[in-house]
Amino acid sequence: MLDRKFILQNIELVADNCERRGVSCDVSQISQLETQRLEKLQLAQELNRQANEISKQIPKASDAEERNALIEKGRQLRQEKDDAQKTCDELDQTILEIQTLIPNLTHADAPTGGEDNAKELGFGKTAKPGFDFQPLDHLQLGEKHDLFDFEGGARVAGAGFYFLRNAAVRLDLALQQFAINFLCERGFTPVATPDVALTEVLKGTGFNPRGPETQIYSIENTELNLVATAEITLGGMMSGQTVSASELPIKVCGLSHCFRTEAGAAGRASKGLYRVHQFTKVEMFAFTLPDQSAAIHEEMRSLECELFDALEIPYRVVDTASGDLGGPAYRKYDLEAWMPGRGEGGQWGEVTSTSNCTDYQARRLNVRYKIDGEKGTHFLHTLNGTAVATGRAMIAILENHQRADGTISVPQVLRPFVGSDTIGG
RNA sequence: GGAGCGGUGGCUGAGUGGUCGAAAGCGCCGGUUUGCUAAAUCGGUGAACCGGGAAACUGGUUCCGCAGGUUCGAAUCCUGUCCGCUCCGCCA
Repeated sequence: MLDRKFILQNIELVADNCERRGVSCDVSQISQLETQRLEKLQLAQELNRQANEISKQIPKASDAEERNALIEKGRQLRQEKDDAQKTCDELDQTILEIQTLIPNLTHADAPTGGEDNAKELGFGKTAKPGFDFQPLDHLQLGEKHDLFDFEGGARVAGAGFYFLRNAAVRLDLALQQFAINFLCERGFTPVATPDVALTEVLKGTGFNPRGPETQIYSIENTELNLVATAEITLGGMMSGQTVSASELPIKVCGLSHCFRTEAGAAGRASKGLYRVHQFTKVEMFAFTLPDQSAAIHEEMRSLECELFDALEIPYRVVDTASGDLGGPAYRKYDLEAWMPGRGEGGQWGEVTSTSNCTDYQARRLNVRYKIDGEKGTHFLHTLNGTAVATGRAMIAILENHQRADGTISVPQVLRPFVGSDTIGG
């Protein structure tokens, strides 16, 4: 969420930004509501001050009559105060609801537009494979090597769930191991997170667990929801905390399962493992000082590149366009891996994404930092980035590393974890 | 799941319904002293929000796990809830 004062002082800028992001929202309404709220707030505070004064006089009252008169006066003042406070709270709630809809500001260099307007920034070290045979998609490869059981998954949990089998399990674990090791060596603290989180935490990180378009599975009769990404739990981990500036940046990598309903995704390319209701992900997350976040965003992007270079997967990097950023991100880079089995003759498919959320999540989650020796506190910046989402990474590995005989070469760096050089054969 | 106890400032830890944003100690910051360090000593030391001020700063409101309630007035009494600890039961 954006700072309320900032919104009020920059109504046009914020409204323009909403439009650029494709979010419809009555920004100007906040202004008058806030004026009313402040009036009521000041009234409530003044009444409360008067009531406090009266209360202090009561023990000093000289006789019962004076005492009773003061008590009555105090009672009245508190009643008036409660009324003013109630109106104030209601206004605050209304403003907050609008405020929550307003997306983060947008980096000046981020392209404007939707999905098709993403700007290509570069490519990985691995070239697209030139097959001299008809390549199979990951489903066909899975069939051949008994890697997935979608029918069984559907019987157990419905469409969109699946079993991994045999080498797919080992590949899945290998990817997690490799990513965790990789990030530990680069200063990230590994964290295995809860797979559920409270509704408040979801909202704080910018996820809305209600409504028809929600991506979130909620657990009935509780405030708990299955997480869609460890970003939720890692951000929530520090909610309400104030940390010393000297402790920043805090860099963690979280391992969690991710659950997504994929509501409204029907009809989109969703063959096999690409769009599923559950997958496993290693996620980078950082809490930083405001002037560190841009550099750490670049660092996360380059770590993602290093990882996918190490996995020998061809990819491109894109700068996501304004309409495709989601609420919290100020800027977002995606890595799109080449997936030979997608569409006709292959397509790019998103495998990672890293966002600089500036203070947008921190404000809602109330995570602050304090500079030693200085008065007051400030909101810190949060960033997140996928290290590896195992399902999609697996698609890229299987489809890019297949050979004419149908066997699949395991990327060098994963071989120690997988326990073999080849799948099949 | 049952029984008991507890949640207070950066930490430890007092707290009588009104004078408590809260004793004391530790820590931290600043001064004095000291050849340096240590010690001693004096002073200061929470946050959010609203208002005044160019600013240093200053007036006010709120905050003693959280949410309600009683009361003119709640850290203090009542209810609910969450969390922690101990004991018992159950369990991967």
